[in-house]
Amino acid sequence: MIRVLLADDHPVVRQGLRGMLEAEDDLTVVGEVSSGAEAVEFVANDPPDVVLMDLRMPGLDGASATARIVASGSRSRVVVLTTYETDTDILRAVEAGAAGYLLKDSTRDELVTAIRGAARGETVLAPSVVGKLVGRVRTPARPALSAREVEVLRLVGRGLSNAEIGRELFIGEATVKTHLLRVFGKLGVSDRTAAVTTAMEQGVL
Amino acid sequence: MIRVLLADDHPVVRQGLRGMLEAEDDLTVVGEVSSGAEAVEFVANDPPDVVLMDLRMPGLDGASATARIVASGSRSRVVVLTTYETDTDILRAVEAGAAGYLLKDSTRDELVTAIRGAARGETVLAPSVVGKLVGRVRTPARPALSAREVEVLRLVGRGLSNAEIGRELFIGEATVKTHLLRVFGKLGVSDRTAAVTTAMEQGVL
DNA sequence: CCCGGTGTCCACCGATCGGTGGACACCGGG
DNA sequence: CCCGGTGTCCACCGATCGGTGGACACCGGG
Repeated sequence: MIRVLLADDHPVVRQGLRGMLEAEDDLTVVGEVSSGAEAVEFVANDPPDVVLMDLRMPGLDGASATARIVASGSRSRVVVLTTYETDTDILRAVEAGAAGYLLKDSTRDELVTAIRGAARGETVLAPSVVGKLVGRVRTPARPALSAREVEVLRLVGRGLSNAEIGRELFIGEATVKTHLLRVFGKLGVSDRTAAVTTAMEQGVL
Repeated sequence: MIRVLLADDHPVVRQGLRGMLEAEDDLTVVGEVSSGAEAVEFVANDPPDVVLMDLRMPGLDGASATARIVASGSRSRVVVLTTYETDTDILRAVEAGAAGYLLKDSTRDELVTAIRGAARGETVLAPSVVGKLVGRVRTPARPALSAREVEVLRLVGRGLSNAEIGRELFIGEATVKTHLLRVFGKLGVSDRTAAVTTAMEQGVL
């Protein structure tokens, strides 16, 4: 019997998951929690075989909870089940050690199959998620912006001039200019507005 | 007996809703659809008392579907049940004629109570939604940007100079400057980057 | 008829930006 | 020890921006 913990802050979703899973002979829901912290605590006390984990939850989010569960050496496998499909979400969950990543538009069969696979030690991903990971590996990563560069850019986004940014950060205007020129190079733009919008598109801002 | 139609593209959510509602003696789920178009068609053929409508669905979204149902003169009442809580979502749904707006973190009791209220002809809103609407009414609306102003601003967001924008739109650079100055005034900024980020925050871009 | 909004355009000019071509110190990894 | 990345800074100068203070035509609502 595969024991499953449900971690989602929406009662409707937990209700739906319970209904789908308990229709199967070999699956049983052993608990429901509504935050990442509760999930970590539950796993520590009574490890299930699989945790169905949402990502966006109050307090400790699903990716952080996943990281903690994996880091604890627990035998519980985490399958992320979420609405979101952004690169950031997927990468954070995978980096955190999730054994699976499904979307909430999955059918009952897909869900059940994924849980069984995860319990066996397999890694299970929604097809669209596989595509994103592959695309990510193929695209050479741009050099990341440093913390200071992000800080400067954030202030550019608020409409401050280079001199104003310098005063705000207690650095010279020339230093601000240097940071911006490096940001332009890293983002492949030549204008501060495009730097800001590109950074927003890439999730940097 | 209150007859309820479920409109949500996530099987998990429909499963959960069905489970919650059918535990009540006076509620029955008469159908499940996964798109706005299907919801409109169902209501036209077999009007339920209440439609529980998600917003983000493939094809025709929930707000548009709500508008069509209301415009058709149907006696069905639409209660939006969604994860999202942005001003845009709420306003679109309310403007579309929704009789209610709940969030998916609502409890079973809140949900059931809302459906009963909607069936009686009441308008039911989540407390946080009420707060947003009140805040919206109090804040004097900024003058909207004209289509041309938005067009110019979108190009600014891509990093084009005023001259380049003029060439792109087949207008003079001076005209571009005039549009931008008016945009600055309407958005309360004095710099093109801030104009773009403010417009993005307000959902204009 | 009047008026506000919109889209179009102009000249002037101070302020700011961005590109070029430099520089130094520190730090961590190889 | 070497090197790349990072954070700091400079001067110069052409290009661009933004503010000011104008202008005209069209359109739709009151």
